[in-house]
Amino acid sequence: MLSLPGHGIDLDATLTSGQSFSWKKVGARWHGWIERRPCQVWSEGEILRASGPGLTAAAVSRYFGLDLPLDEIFASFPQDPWLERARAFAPGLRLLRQEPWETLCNFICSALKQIVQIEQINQSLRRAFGAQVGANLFSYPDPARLALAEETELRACRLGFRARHLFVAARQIAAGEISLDHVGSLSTIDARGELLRVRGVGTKVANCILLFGYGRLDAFPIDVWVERVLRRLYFNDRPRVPHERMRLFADRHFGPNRGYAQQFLFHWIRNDPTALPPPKKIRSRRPAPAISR
DNA sequence: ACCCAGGACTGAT
DNA sequence: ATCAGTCATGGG
Repeated sequence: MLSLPGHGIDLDATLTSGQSFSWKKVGARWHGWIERRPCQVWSEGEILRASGPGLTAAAVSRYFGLDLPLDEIFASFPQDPWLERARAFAPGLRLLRQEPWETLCNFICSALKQIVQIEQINQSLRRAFGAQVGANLFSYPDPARLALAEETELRACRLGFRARHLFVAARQIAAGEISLDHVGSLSTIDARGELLRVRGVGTKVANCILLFGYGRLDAFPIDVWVERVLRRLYFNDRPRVPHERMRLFADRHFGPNRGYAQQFLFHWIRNDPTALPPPKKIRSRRPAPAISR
């Protein structure tokens, strides 16, 4: 069993915040995967415990970002009452550094899917194409294995229209057309450009892969939730604010670690029912005043 | 029945 | 370069 300083990490918030899709809570422990090894993690006070065959403290530390200078990162945030409220809602929320390949697949599968469904797809892909390494325990299929899958097999995993995207993407990666290792050596801008060459990867998904897979804290994914909170809180609830406009604002306002700020905002608005104030302009649908005749 | 979900791709302007 | 239409599927 491994023991590490937890630095205030909140596993529940972290592992349910839409970054990872293969962790399950069993009793007080989380069962999942780190560097392709099955493992369990749990908190005991300020200590983070982990156990699993071949698991190293370095791997756990890297996965949960325990080596990051959190004080510096948070100090780089702007004075912003909304962001401070989001951080106060889940102070122990942390960004993960996951394996790029599975992160790539998960977010290709994430298009117009709810988090629970992405988890189901992840599990289906493991069962259908992964290697069984224990009772009800299947590793995530590597690119070579997934590239052998037929599109109909993928559709059986309830991928819907994402089946073709994953089908092509797996072949692109397996063929070496795009190297995920190489992506990691590039600047964030260039890395994003490479990821965008992968089928099924647009701007939002590329930014998720950069943030949750490569630890690029300057990547700022804008999904429907982040769009909603930005528009409501920073754009005066104006309808149809272009994403590019929001991105420019986020770059300037949230600073170099904006991706971390994004995750606090995302988790906050999805889980705190009192997070967003009611719409400014309440479309008054009061019953028309009774007409006395 | 209707609307939404951590969007991307395509073809028409 | 922008922009609507379209793409499956499940949950509320």
